[in-house]
Amino acid sequence: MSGMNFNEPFPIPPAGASHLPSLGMLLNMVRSEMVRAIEAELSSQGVDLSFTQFLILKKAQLLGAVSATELARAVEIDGGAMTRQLDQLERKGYLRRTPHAQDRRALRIELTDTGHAVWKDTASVCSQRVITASQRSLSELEQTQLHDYLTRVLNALRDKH
Amino acid sequence: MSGMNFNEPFPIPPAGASHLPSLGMLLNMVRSEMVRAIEAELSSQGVDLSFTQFLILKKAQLLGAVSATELARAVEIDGGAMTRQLDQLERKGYLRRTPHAQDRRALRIELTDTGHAVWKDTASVCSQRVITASQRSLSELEQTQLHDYLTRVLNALRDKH
DNA sequence: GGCATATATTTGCCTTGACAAATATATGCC
DNA sequence: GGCATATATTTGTCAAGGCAAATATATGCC
Repeated sequence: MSGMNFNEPFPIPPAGASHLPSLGMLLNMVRSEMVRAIEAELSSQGVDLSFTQFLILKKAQLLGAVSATELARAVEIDGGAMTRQLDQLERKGYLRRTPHAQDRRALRIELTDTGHAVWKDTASVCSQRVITASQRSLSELEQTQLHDYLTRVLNALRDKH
Repeated sequence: MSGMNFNEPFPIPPAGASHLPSLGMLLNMVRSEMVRAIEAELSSQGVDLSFTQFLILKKAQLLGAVSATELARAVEIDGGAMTRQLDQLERKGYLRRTPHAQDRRALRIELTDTGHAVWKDTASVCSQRVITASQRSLSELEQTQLHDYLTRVLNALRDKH
């Protein structure tokens, strides 16, 4: 039952199998291309930020001053990973850790002026450019639908647990 | 110009900011939920496979006997990563490395009978269940559109290099 | 106040994937 | 044949994220 067919070393794959990537595979591919593209765009503008660091800046800018934990939740990475990313972002001068006034366990994470400027002048523009380019073959309606469908898929995956 | 507003430790985020996740973030989230869900489903069926290993089995089953490099391309991981995943899958008894008859550099990767059985009886069913569940709130048409839109986004990202 | 429990941050350990170097072999050209 | 170049696999190194343990602090209940 196992290995017949020794005459062809690499048999032609089951003809007709149309090889449409599955949804999981497709998400994998689109995500990694988008990450690559955004990092490349940032780097081409002289901004040294990984995709994760880009997200952290984005959320920090959006949420104002927050704790590391809130930021970790917003970016959906682990608390430990956040600590290390904050180390780097602090070293790069994009943000600052301040003790929280009421809770001495917690931090107050804030963008520096440099951080705000990099976000506003470069990072947000880069990501917008990539996202726009990636959707250039979709109509307005289709872009909305894509967003909507992905959100519904996400909800389905999270409910069903 | 930097840090006014010391009275609120965690200022309310810019009200009205609707917080719609960006496409990049959304892809991140959907992908990681789907990976998590498929791994959980596999594990609940007693199958010890990471998502990557699941993809490798899937492609190996689909393509028949292939070289490690072809498999790496199909799954979109690095050749080095593939070597290590093959080590594990071989240890688990799901596949076999055989020397290629015509090319002594290359391998011929083949599923074992166990590998075929696990794929057919369990793994393919698990992933199908998750993918179906994740799309349960989408109509047939919407599922097709989602696939189509993602494919077009992928092409846009890859062309525009 | 004192104590059990919960939370915030940090650190160590582990696995994974990317990238580069090493090795073996193939291929095309002279 | 001999050599330059390309390809397949493996291995080492590195950065990243998940998880668990350690530490400090907060909170609720007695």
